[in-house]
Amino acid sequence: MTTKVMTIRQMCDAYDVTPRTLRFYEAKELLFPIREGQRRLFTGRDRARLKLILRGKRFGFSLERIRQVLDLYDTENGSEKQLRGTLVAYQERKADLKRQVEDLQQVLVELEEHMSFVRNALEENVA
Amino acid sequence: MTTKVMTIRQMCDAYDVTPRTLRFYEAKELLFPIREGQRRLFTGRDRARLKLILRGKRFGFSLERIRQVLDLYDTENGSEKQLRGTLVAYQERKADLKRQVEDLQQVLVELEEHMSFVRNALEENVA
DNA sequence: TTGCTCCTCACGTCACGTGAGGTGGC
DNA sequence: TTGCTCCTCACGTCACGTGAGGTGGC
Repeated sequence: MTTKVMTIRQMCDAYDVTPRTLRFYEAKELLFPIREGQRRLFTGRDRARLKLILRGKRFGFSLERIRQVLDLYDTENGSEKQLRGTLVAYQERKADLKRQVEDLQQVLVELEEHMSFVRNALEENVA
Repeated sequence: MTTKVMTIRQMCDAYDVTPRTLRFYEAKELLFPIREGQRRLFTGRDRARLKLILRGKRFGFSLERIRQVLDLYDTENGSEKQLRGTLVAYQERKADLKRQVEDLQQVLVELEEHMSFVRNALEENVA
């Protein structure tokens, strides 16, 4: 059972984020830590949500978009309509990412060409 | 010959950016349009630089980092020392780009996995 | 005069970073 | 008392977006 709560410091160490980030996510209603006086105590639910937040960010979604998806998870297996909407968003992001990979590989090619050019210039200078 | 200058509107149409963006890049010393009174006139050099800026942005580089690379392109055919410095900078950039490609491909894998998960949830709902 | 494009402030946005100044329990 | 961790403002940063208010030439 991982039902124990965690302090903000434990959360930071476990998920490699700053305290500011966790407080910010709470302010944006992405996380809902228990309050013990002033102190925050993060539950297993907060941990599960944080994982999804961090993954969403890696996918390039805005926090607002992520919040919508989280709310969707909350209403427990959301309606088919909602799930299909999620899939559509993922499809679009996937296309973006693929295009980005292709662009990067193209730049790598150009960079190689440029390096050859500079190397040639160097050899002619030396000659 | 593409030596003709362009107005800010022509630049926006040609490169799909806003006037604000072009003015911002001038303020940050990434572009150097000629001033005709108040008006800006963008040269071929500005166009070449803008293309490089937009490409750099697609790869997630900061404008400051992009400015450094642009300055590097400018001093490109300089002394041997400068050329060797350029090569070193390119090597580093190449390593960065390769790592970025790998990161993106990893994100793509995660995205695929998550999509499968959502698809399964959909099928179970339907069943 | 109207309409169009250009301009300069200057505040707003997003996702936090970064002090300043203060609290609670060992 | 010192040291540690936590806290709440609140301004700063990055890359622009978005009006507000004004200009110049057809």
